[in-house]
Parts: sequence; C-alpha cells; structure tokens
Amino acid sequence: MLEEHYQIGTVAETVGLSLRTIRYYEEIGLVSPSGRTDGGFRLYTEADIERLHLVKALKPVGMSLETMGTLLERADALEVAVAAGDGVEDAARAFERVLETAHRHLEEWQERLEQARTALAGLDRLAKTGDR
Amino acid sequence: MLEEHYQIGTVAETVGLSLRTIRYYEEIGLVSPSGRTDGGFRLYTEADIERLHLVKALKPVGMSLETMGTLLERADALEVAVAAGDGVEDAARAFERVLETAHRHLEEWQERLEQARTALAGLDRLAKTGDR
DNA sequence: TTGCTCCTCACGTCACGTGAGGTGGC
DNA sequence: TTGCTCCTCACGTCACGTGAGGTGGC
Repeated sequence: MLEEHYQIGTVAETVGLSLRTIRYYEEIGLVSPSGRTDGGFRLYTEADIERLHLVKALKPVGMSLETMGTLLERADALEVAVAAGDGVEDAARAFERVLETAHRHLEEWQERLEQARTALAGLDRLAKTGDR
Repeated sequence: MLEEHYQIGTVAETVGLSLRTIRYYEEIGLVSPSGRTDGGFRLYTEADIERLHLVKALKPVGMSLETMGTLLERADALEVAVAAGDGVEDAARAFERVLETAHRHLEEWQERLEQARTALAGLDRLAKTGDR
C-alpha cells in the first residue's frame, strides 16, 4: 500500500500555516517533509501534517521554536522507546520535563490574558463614560 | 505642588518591562517620558507609568504596537473631549472601534490557548502511556 | 501548451536583546 | 570621589512577510 503525499499548498491550507512558515520550519529543522518530487516539490505525509498541527497548536503558549523542537524530539524518542520496549522510563521522564515547561508557559499566558481582560474592562468603562 | 518624577530604572521595575522596551516605546512614539533632566535622564510621571502599564497589560492580546498607539490616542482624545464637553460622541465612537479590535484579538488568543491546552492534554496522555 | 503551483535566494520587518563606550547624579 | 544609573549608537535575533526570477506537474 502506497502512502499518501501532500504538496505544501494543500498542507498549508489544511493546517492553517503560511507556505513561508512551513518552509521556515524546515529551514530550522523543526518539521521537514518526508520527501521531494524529482522536480524538488516538497511532499508531506500525514505524520508530517500532524507535527505541523501540533506546532501550530502549541505556538500560542509562547515557547521558542527551539524548545518546540526539543519537545517533538522527546515525543518521538518516547514513542520509539515504547515500540522497542527499551529505555521507556528515561524517555518518559525526559519528555515530561519539556512538557512541564510547556505547562508553565501556558499558565503564564493564561494569566496574562486575564490581565488583558481586566485592562480592557477598564477601557470599556471609559468608553461608557463618554457615551452619555 | 510639584509632580513626582521617576527614572527609567524605577519605572522598569514597577511596571515589569525592560529598559530597552521602554526606550523602544519612546522611539516609536508609543509612550514618551514627560521630561528629561539636564543630563538627559528620562523622567516619567505617574500618568506615563499608567500608560506603560496599559501597554504591558494589553500586549498579550496580540495587537501591533501601532494599533496600541491608536488605542492610546483615542483614549486620550476621549478624555480631552469629555473634559471640554465637546465632540464627546465622535470621540467615544472612534475609541469604541479600536476597543472592538482589541476584544476580537483577545477572543482569538483565548481560543488559541484553549487549542494549546487540548494539544498539551494529548501529550500528557502520551507521557502517561510511557509511564507504565 | 497554458496556468497554476511550487522552487530558491535574499532583503525587509517587528519588537525588542545585547554589548560598546561614555557621562550623570545622590 | 566612588559607584551605580543612565545615555546613545548600532549590530544581532527571532519568526516569519514579501517580492524577484525561474521551473515543475496535472
């Protein structure tokens, strides 16, 4: 059975990232296409697309792309370890450490958004004062 | 009664922004110090500090600093109009338009954070799989 | 064969970080 | 007078945006 492959345009649309962004992620070694056509067109598999989805979803927590790369690496390493049934403990611990970083970032951003909400509420009151 | 003035270091600490960031906000005309010493030291008033606080609070909604500038301008214009008792209606409407932009940005970020939370929950499950 | 999609440079941008070298103020 | 704070360049960085000029593939 042959694997399905997708061109960058299709990927960009389904994931919701720009072509430039996807190419940039390859440039820095974050997410690379699994193959190329003879003409040089990038070819992405479902697994590649999943990685891009994950990156897009986690970006708002405010981690650098480098840290995101570490996270993806550790996740892969864990899956490999689980499949091989070897070194699972260590792989899991390493993965959990990056995950914690992600959680911390997430909570920070949640807090910042709350502050933004409060500040906006104050401005809303100012607008109302002007209304009448 | 003489107004209190603060140097940039004090301001940076109380507001929670870097010196560079505060200087940058002056560079682009977002928040400027109300004065300078003879030696060139920036002097900020309470009002300046409030503006910086507002900028810092609203930054996480993801607006550009240019849009933030428009928001601050419109807020000032509204306050002036209210004080003068003239043109309040128009000023309030203009202010409300930028406020809406801010609200839209805020909701977008809230949604993104939710997606990030969901993605992280999936990764947490993966970590648990590795645990035993 | 004609478009539409993709390719690689490569410079631009936004919001700062980070020294370098020098001066001001309690 | 000694530090500590502040000053102005000015180059660096991160995560892309935006053409320019050229080729691939249904």
